[in-house]
Amino acid sequence: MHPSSEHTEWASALRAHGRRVTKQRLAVLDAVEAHPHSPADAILAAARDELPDITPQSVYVVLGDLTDLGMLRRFEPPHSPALYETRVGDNHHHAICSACGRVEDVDCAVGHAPCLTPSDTHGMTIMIADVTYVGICADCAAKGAPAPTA
Amino acid sequence: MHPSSEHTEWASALRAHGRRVTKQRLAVLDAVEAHPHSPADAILAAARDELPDITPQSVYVVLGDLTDLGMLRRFEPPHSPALYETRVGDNHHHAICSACGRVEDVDCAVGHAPCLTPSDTHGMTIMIADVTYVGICADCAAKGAPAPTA
DNA sequence: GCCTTATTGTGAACTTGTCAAAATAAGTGC
DNA sequence: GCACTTATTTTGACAAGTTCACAATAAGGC
Repeated sequence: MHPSSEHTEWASALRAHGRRVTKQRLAVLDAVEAHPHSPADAILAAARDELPDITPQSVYVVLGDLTDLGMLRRFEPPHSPALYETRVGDNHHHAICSACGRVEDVDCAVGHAPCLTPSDTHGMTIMIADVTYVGICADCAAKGAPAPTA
Repeated sequence: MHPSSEHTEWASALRAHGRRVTKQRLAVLDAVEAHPHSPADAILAAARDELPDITPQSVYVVLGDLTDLGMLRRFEPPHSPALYETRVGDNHHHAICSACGRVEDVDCAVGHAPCLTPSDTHGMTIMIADVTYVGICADCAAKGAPAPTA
């Protein structure tokens, strides 16, 4: 899974979605892969390691497009800019430390389609269940971090 | 449950939290109560029915403070400003129609503490589970609204 | 009623993200 | 390999939503 083979895989996926394979898209995909749960500005910084001249706007456009395509997943924690990751296709959830902001992936205990059967959806057809856990991570608890204001 | 009795209840709650009882706080609480799942600007408009001179900044300050106090609950759906409601204390979830944006409260099928036991929290102590369902409401489905892009 | 201090109002600024139009480059056919 | 077409990126401005510092006001205690 060295860079070039990842590039090959992503190039195929991009073509499969009818998209051209550009340095910018590959740089963004590499950046998100290397820094999961990162906001757009961190992805910009990471992408610039590979492609120094990429612009913020391109990162926004690429992230938005690839998210619509389903190649990236976006989630928006409270009081935080949107975060992106390459892990798509399962519907895992996220646990966020309210003290330090770290984010961990969480597989749902119920199986692969958690919480998609709430008691009463008022007639809605549910397509996505977005679950965010907020708590205190082990490191912050050890440092005596206070409970969040809620 | 006419306005004056609600005002009395809220006044008590505010005092219990060490807050002064102001027209602005009561107007915001009335507005949120009357318009659940509303963003700050809608709450401003509603609060002005009761207190025409209240300013946007006051609404933001009051909403933020009352949310920290636990008298209001805030949630932030994707691609939407923050929404507020007075229903707190249970951990109900929200279903959002991706076509028209309507929001419904959803009690979790599992009981009163849903999804608080994910499979692996990486050592985090979970305090809140924020669950958002996205789908198509019955009305929009009847009108033939398309499925969302993701 | 007066005083103290929390609260609100004023006005500006900031962050995140979006848009329109010009410049560039990926893919296609020759 | 070269030219062409059109997607993609860049440029630069802009917008929504929210927050901040500080002055003005008013709630609660005496």
